[in-house]
Amino acid sequence: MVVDTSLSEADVDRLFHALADSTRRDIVRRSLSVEASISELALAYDMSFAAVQKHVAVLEEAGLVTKHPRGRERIVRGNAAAIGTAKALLDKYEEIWRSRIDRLDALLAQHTTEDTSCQSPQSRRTSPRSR
Amino acid sequence: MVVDTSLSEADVDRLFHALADSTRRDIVRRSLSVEASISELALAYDMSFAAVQKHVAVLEEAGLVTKHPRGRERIVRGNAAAIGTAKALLDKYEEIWRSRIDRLDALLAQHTTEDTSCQSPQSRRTSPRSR
DNA sequence: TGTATCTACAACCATTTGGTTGTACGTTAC
DNA sequence: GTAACGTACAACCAAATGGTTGTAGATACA
Repeated sequence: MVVDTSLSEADVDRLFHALADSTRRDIVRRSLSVEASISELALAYDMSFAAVQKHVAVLEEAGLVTKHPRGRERIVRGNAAAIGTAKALLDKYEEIWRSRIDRLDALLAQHTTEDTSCQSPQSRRTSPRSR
Repeated sequence: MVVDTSLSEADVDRLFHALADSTRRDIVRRSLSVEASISELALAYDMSFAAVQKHVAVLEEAGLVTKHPRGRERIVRGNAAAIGTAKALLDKYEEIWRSRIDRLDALLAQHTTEDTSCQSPQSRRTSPRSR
């Protein structure tokens, strides 16, 4: 699944920062499962309503949650797409790692070739994955 | 791929917090690609050596990077496993989202059944995925 | 209408964060 | 041996973070 990752560095900062708090992660979990008002969410935590309200605001800024007015309430709904975005970002890092391994393998293959026979420019195309 | 996610909430805090800074993310990228000493890394950023040193320490605490002494240098190496751990955590959130959709589908199917015929306790087992 | 509920937001406070400079210490190189 | 290099770490500072209380505006309900 390709996710359009047109995020500024500041956006990514906000995304991971929002995830870097256990209360906020729990709010994400809950609101991904069952949408709830802020006051309903606040009942679950040992802190003031205003504190929970701030956490929801941080999550909303990061795109991990959306708020929808319903009467006097604000219904909080988790946004799975933002989770996908975060995963896509991490995929890029794993890709960097994998290409590094490939480069190392290619280098190793080249050296091995140089040791056994001599310069044969076509080295192994499919480098075996190492550890 | 199943990743053993035996992390405390504080560990997860550290992991995502470490990722919530563009300088640190860049250090992760670099060190996943090419291992480098701290002073080599420091050349790339418009801040003091000590500041980069602190960023590396934060990354090391989070497990995103390891340090290895080589002479007077400390070689920084990115840890792809930690990236995988973070992705596995996010997968759990997506799983919550998916099971919520399944529940909604099941509920909808049940209501539809009740509307068309009358009480038939065995509702559809395989709920169709919606949107 | 009046009251209770839900939310928004400001002001405040303690702690953490992200940066700095300075000093000390082990290692490398001349 | 001495000078230069790479690192560790402490002390300091401004800004951000995570919490609080208090006040005020909408909305629901008796």
